[in-house]
Parts: sequence; C-alpha cells; structure tokens
Amino acid sequence: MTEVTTPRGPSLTDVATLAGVSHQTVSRVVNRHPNVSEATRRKVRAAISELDYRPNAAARWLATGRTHSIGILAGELAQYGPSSVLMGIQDAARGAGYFLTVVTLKDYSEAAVNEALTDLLNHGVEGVIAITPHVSALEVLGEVQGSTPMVTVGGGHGLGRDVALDQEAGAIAAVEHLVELGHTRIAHLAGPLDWVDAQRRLDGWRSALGKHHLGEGPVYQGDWSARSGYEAGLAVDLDGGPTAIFAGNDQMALGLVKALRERGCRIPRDVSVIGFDDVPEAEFYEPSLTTVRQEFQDLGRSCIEVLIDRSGGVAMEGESLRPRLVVRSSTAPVGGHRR
Amino acid sequence: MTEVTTPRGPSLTDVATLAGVSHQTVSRVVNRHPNVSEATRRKVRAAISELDYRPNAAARWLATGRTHSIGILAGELAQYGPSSVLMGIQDAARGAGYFLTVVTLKDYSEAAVNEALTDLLNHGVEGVIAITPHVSALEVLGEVQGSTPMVTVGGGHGLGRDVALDQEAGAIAAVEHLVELGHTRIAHLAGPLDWVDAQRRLDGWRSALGKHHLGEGPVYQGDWSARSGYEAGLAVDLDGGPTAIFAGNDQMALGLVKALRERGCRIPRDVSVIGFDDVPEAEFYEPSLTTVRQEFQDLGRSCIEVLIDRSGGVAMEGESLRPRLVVRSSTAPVGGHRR
DNA sequence: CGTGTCATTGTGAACGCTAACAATTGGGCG
DNA sequence: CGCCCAATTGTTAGCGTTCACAATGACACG
Repeated sequence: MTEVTTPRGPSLTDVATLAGVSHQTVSRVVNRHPNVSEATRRKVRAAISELDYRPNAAARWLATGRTHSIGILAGELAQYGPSSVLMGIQDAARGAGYFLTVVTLKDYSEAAVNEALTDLLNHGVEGVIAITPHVSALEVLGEVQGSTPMVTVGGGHGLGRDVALDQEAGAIAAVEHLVELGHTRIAHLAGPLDWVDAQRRLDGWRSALGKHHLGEGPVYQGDWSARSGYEAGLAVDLDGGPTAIFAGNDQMALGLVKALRERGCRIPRDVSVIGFDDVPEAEFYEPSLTTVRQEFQDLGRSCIEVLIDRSGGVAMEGESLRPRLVVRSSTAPVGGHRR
Repeated sequence: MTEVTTPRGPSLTDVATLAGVSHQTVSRVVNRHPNVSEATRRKVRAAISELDYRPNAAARWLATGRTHSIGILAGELAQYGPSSVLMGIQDAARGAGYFLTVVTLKDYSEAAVNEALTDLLNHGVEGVIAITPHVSALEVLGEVQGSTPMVTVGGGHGLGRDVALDQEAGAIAAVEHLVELGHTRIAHLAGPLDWVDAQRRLDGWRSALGKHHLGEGPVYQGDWSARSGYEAGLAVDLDGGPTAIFAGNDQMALGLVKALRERGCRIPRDVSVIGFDDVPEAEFYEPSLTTVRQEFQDLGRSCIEVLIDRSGGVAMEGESLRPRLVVRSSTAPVGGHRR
C-alpha cells in the first residue's frame, strides 16, 4: 500500500481491440460459452495471454450480483476446535468454488456481532457461517432476518440452519464409560456456561447421571483453559469427593490432572479423569487421556454442504455428527486404591 | 444460496429520491465529506435508515479501484502458531479498516501457491500476507513480481518484506540455558526441515553449541506432532546419550517426555527437555515445560504494520521480535541422577 | 431466387458508485 | 449596488462486466 493508486490492468475491451473482435465475444470466450468459432476463440485466447488479462471481479459482481464468497463470523480462532472447523470449511468451500472472507469478533456483545455481520454483508458475501458457539452471539444471530443464508455452528438453538456435533451424546458416552467402570460419584468440570458447547456437555452429564439414578457430583467451573482446570483441581474434595471427573475439554482435563497429582492423588487409581475433543496431544498427556473425539473438520465441511444445499427441499435442519469415545489410560475401575 | 437470484437492495439513487437530493449528496453523506449542511445530512440519514440502505462494495471498488481487503495465504491454520498469528492480523487489520480474505493451501506445491495467489489477486486484495513458513512456498512467493505488496511471515528469505520472530535467538537462549545448567551433550529434536521455523531453530541450536565449543548431539527428526516426538523419544540413546534435548516445539517435547518416561527415564533428573512456542498448555504438562515463548499475536500485528507502512520511507525490512525463555520444571542441572 | 433457420458476432444499456467539474446560493465588502 | 468568494448542491461521465437483443452470414429448401 505504498502505492496509493492501484494500477488497473487491461480490460475486456483492450483484449477485444487486440484480437479484433467485440468485447462481448471476449466475454464469451472467458466464460466458456459455446457458439464461438474455434478460430476466434484462439485469437482471443492469444490476446488474453499476451496482455495478461485477468477478469475484474468487481465489475463481474456489479453486473451479475454474485461474489462467490462466503463470510465467516468467528470468535476465537486460536483454539483447536474453531480453527479446525475453519480448515474444514475452507476445504469444502474451495471445492464448491467459493472464497472465504473472515471476520473475528472483538467481543461477544450484540454490537460487535451486528457490526461484524454488517461488514460481511456489505462485502457481498452470499452466505454466512458463524463459528461463534457463544450463547449471546447466537441469540443475536438468531434474531437477524435476512435474505442472506446463514449457518451457525454448534448452536442448536432451533433457529434457522445449524450444524452441530452431538455433544450431548458425547457427554453421555463419557459418563456411561465411567459408570461402567463402577463410578458413582462423578463430577463435572464445566466450560464457561455462556458457550453452547459447555452447556450441552453439562446437560449430557446431567442426563446420563439421571438415567443411571446417580446423584449429581459437584460441578466445577472452568473457562476451557488448562489453568482453570488446574484451579478446579485445587478445589476438588479428595476425601469422599468424586472418584471420577468429566472435564469439558482436554485442556482443562490436563490442568485438572496436574493439580490432583500435585495434591498426591494418583490418576486414574484414585480419580479417573476424562476429557473432551481429543486434541492431537491428548494421547501424549500423562497419563494418556481418555476423551471424546470430535471431528471438527467434518463439521466444517457440513457447514458448506448445508449452506449451499443445492438439493433444495431436503430439510437437514440440525445436521448432527456423533462424537466417539476414545478410551486411554486416565480412566480406570473405581476403587482401585481400595483393593 | 437457496435463492438463485440475489435480490438487490436500495441504491444511492433510491435514497436520493426519497430524501429529495441528488445521489452525489447522498454519497457525500455516506462518505462523511465535510461541506454538507446539517439539515440535508439529517434528511439523508433518515432516508438511509428508512430504506436500510447499504453501500454496494462492488460499485465502490469498480469506481475507486480500492477494496480495503487484504489477502491471507495460509498453510495449516489448525496449529497454534499460525492461527494465533491470524488473530493478531485480524485485530490489526480491523483497526486499520481492512478486511481479510483467507485462502489456505491444499499443498505446498508451486502450482497450489500460484493458484491461491492468483485467486486472491483476482479478488482485488490490496496486499497479501503469507503465513506459509514452508520453504518451498516461500521460494515460489519470492519469485512473484507484482505490484501488490506482500509480506511473508517468518520467512527471512531476504526477498521483499518479511516479518519474523527471531527464532534463532530463541533457540540460542534455550541452548544457553541448558549449558548454564551444565549440560554438554545436548540433542535437538527438529521440526520438518522444509519449514523455515524448523531450520532456524536448528541453526540456533547449532550455533549456540559452536559458541560454547560443544560437540553436536544427535538431531532427531520430527514433524511438529506429539506423536513424532514420542517416536523420537523411543529412539534416544539412554546410555551415554544426550543429557538434554531441545525440542523444536512444545508438542514434540510432550511426546518426547512421554516416551522417555515410559522407558524409565526421569525428567528432568536424567534428561532435561526444553520446548519452543510456549503453548498455553505447556505450563501444565508433566513436568511443567521449560520453553521459549513466542508472541504470535504481536507477530500478526506487525504484519499489518509493515504491509500498510504509512510511515513510508522507514525501511523495516526484516522486522524482528524476540522470543523469551520461560524456565519451568522440565530442565535441571546436569547429573542430578548421579548425586 | 426468395425465405427461413441456425450459428456466430456485435451493440447498447444497465449494474451502483465516485471523481471532476458546473451550477447555485448567500454573504462580505469596496 | 455590483462583484467575488466560499459553501453547498447538482450533473455528467466513466469504472469493466454481463445481459438482452439485433445484426450478419451461410446454408438448405421449396
């Protein structure tokens, strides 16, 4: 941007003049219309490459009203989940001939969400994918009425199209694994409850406990970070407290384990810990972490499918992908230490 | 995209008619030109909000040649480093009034890089930031001649503008820390060497060893993943081998530690391990990981500064930010186990 | 040899905005 | 009172495409 004026390249007309045809013919060649004789097609092609002509997207957009771009409204992109989803979206979008314009939110206020959305729409995106698993952001988005199609990720708010992993099922699988191991006092280390994901996982935990007629263990409150897991670990009652803890994500599980061990508690002998997400490192944590695997990339791909949804009628309201339990070494039968 | 035709919104002229002024006056109001009387300004504002008018970016672009958007060419975004850089860029770009159009590479071939770059340019980006620390990608980018300004992240290839963290300095700091602890047999677990970062860290390790007249320990080869670190850990010679290992990133360090421990090796007693990056979890690894902190977000912000570079003349070729050593518990004086 | 048909090519008018310039107003002042 | 200047507003012409339609030419057929 050292240059103040963007130099303009050759236009359709320039090519046309050089090739000795009309601009429309050039346009036809560029857009691969049939009904252009082989001879002129060749002439035009030659002129195009000689001038190094490239179509002006602005003019196209203006003339056709189409931009071939999709807007991404994202919160935290530095986290494993969201950034993986983005990769999946990118992949699928490219395949479908779309571009991605990304805007991240500075906070989750209504103002910020609206501003970001407006920006995106002003830039002509043909669809919006919101990777903002934040309750308040989703509420704002849910109220937006627009002709531009929108897909939210993991909202499950019942408003409009939403693509989500079935986190409740994942949480249930986690808890049932613990139940099978004989645990009866199962605590939960929740993520920030204004995140939909945290809410879903909490719900799953609760419903699985109910199903097995178990009382609810304590719920610790974290913020997804390993540090918050560590702090929760310092607060756990080691004497008659939970024998198993289901953490809302792997990072918190990591911190939790760290604190518990520092307090002389052996994992999984004294306390079983289970995480969520299956980040690539989870297998190498100490002990290797039992967790629930989420296929974030698939989720991203689904977003594009739902958004583009050429199939028309097929209602896929609430597409859902099922997470999978991955058993490793941080969970063990209850009471190992009493044997 | 269920809608085939994008319905067009109201235009400047519509607003003008409603407000009873000329379209140019509306344009002036929208663009905050001075020299518009308060009265008309109000009328126009009212008309704008009544019609819910929003400026058409395509027309603007066509008329002015400016898009206010910056293209991001990215490789892996699902990794901590790159995605953090992106967050930093986004932040600074927003502040400077720019949008981000993101394209990820499907591979690092010349064809893929060129294709992505062309796509970006066709979409009218005013500048390009390449977050592709991959040697081959940077080579391709280095050869591109274009009027569009480009900034590469972490390349340090000496071609054009490049913003980088001084990874060599970081690596040297890491090694010197080990030297101070009395280690003399210091190995390196390198990242994939076609990544510039891996190369720089290897260079730093090598030069620090040279400076202290130490022989080079073995170099293990990883791919940034914890799994590759684990595999390297299985290959380490525990008998007369290195007493300290400098890993190319935290994830590999994690896997390395895991394998070493499984083989009965105590960390840091028998072997000290140091990582790189300081991912948020590193502090909670077991043992808490000594590492070198990189400020990725700052790096992202620098990109925008360099790209926009309003300051004109000030040559900031090779902007460099210095990483910082963070000492935790995975490193200890050599020979602890012999005491 | 006129006429209809098809394939190919050309013409003019949008699309919605900004830039440059022209026109109109209202004061201030000699 | 006439003139000039500044502030405000309007007018016109692109920007580079595509779209709808018109024009041209070749060819077959009655």
